[in-house]
Amino acid sequence: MSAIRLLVLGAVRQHGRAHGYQVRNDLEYWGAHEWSNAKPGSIYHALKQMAKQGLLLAHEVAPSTAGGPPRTEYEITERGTEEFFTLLRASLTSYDQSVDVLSAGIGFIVDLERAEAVALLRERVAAIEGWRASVTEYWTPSDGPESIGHIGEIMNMWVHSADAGAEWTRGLIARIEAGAYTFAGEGEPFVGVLSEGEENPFATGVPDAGDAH
Amino acid sequence: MSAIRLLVLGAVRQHGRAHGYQVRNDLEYWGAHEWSNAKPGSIYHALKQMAKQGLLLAHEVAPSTAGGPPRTEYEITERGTEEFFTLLRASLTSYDQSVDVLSAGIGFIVDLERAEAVALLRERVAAIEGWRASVTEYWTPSDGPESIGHIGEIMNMWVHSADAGAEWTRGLIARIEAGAYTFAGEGEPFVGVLSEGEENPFATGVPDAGDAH
DNA sequence: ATCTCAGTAGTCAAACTTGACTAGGAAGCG
DNA sequence: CGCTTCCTAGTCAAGTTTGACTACTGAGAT
Repeated sequence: MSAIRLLVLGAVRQHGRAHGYQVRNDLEYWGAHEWSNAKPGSIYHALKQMAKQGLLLAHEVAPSTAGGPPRTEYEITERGTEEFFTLLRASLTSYDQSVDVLSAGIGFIVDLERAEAVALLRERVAAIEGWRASVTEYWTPSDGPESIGHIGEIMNMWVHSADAGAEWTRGLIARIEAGAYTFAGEGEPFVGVLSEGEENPFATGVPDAGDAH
Repeated sequence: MSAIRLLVLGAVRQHGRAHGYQVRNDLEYWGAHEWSNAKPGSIYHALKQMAKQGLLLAHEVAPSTAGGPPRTEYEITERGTEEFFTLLRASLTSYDQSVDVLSAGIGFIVDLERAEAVALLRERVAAIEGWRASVTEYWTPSDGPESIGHIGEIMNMWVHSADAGAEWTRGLIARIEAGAYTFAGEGEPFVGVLSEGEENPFATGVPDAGDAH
């Protein structure tokens, strides 16, 4: 699963109604162009594709107020909202070591209720532990660890990062249970998008150390 | 950068001459179908593409000895070998949080000399530390941490996993400096491919916990 | 003798991603 | 006023990835 659909659905959903450039700006505001494949082409492609699949509703709209070509506005449908929550839940529970999907999931976690968020994260911890158990058992060579040589270092790295991921997840669960953040149904939600015309304080990105994912 | 080119180049290189199915089997032997996008289509595509680019030399070959369509054998060229080492060095030094590229790099690390491997890994640690410093400085909001709400958890996760990655890398450096494994120019190299006809002891994969990357 | 099944080797269309490109308006400037 | 430059909004071709599909052989079962 790539993070782009979750990101785009979430952005449109928070706006109620949004055109491509607005989504693009939100994703940049969230820094998503740094840690996911949120390039213009991918965003517009995802919008069109999801409109074709009935997850979004496309409205043809008059030429922009601020120059440039005419723009299309999108609205999320019932089925799109379902898909959003399906993707969101999957992003939080499944352990697939791709940081971008998890990052997107965390970004939208407050769209869930607190109890469910905690439950999903516990499921995540369980998934990591299960994965760890199976991988360490499977990759313990019967004829001694030397037999796989440096290849064992690959498994070692996976296990190391799985452990770190589990530990971080446990910390997050603890913070949420201690009352941090405002979740769905708990009053004024956290505002995570730019309103029309608001300037983006994070316009120039985090400096890259190496190639982006 | 995707891991597929590095994997395919490395596989062909270790065989001297290999056809697509052989490469495919090697990658399965290495478990690469679990942690990278090493699907048949991608492998054959990479072979053709790299042949077109002069990194591999394609030989048309008579029908297979064991059923199936005729097969094409590939040989690595001078330029392909250069590309292999370029990709290998990049995979070990750049911090781009995609596990598949690093995994592939570790798989081929013994194709380098010991001193260079250590130097590259040290560079990796430095890259991680630099990234960490810039990201923590950049994402410390001037108007207090509450202002970014749960979004701060995303950065927290990155930093957490960067730290784990740096720690693991330091451990690997220590093991290599202590004399572990056999590197280039140190005698009998580790055999990491299946010979023709040898059966694959890891034919059925590690059980997945969640969607693969 | 023929039928099925597993293994071999690879192709293909559809979907997705990438990075460069277009084209028009607004804003600054000498 | 004419010129350049930036911002807005999006398109496009080329490349890559995916997952399902084809076609062929040999071994064992009926």
